[in-house]
Amino acid sequence: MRNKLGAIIRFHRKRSGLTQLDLAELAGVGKNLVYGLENGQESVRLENLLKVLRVLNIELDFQSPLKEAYLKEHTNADR
Amino acid sequence: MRNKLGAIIRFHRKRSGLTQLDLAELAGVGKNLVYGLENGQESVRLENLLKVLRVLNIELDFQSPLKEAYLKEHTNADR
DNA sequence: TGTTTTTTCCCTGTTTGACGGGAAAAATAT
DNA sequence: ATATTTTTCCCGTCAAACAGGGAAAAAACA
Repeated sequence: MRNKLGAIIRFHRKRSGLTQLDLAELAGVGKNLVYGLENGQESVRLENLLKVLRVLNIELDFQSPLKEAYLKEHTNADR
Repeated sequence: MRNKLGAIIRFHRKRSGLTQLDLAELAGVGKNLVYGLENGQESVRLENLLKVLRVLNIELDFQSPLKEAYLKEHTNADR
């Protein structure tokens, strides 16, 4: 296992009882993309990574020292 | 502002007193990429997104119902 | 054991993001 | 108001991710 994200994805996939091919089809991406993700290919389109994470019910969020300040200024939804 | 991530990046960039061009140069990416990120272009290479976030001292992490279980099985560093 | 499933890793063509340059529009400063 | 900086958004070129096929290796299962 070459990287953290790959390990996370693989773990969640297996827990869901899916093969790489299953996951790829559910996410609407190619099988090689899933393989690459799990094996540490860092150069992936964010769009495709998110498709895969969505199927696995994983969500990304950010951490930073300014997070509090950011949230304070964005109570009103900007999306 | 079209998306959350873009807003976060812009907020952090301004707080750091950087222009889009400054940020691009510090991150080692093109100016148009920073512009695209802040304005909701979702199709960005993860690699490049991470470069930008690194400059802004923002880190991504994942959330999922299985996170606990995952961490339990990965106490020994897999990287 | 042999059989089936899954993963790994080729290959090829297509799509698309990344880049720098440039210039107009918008914002900021003097 | 005018000058300067910054942002927005064109463009053309290039590199790289993508999908899908295929087949060997590995793993799971009978």
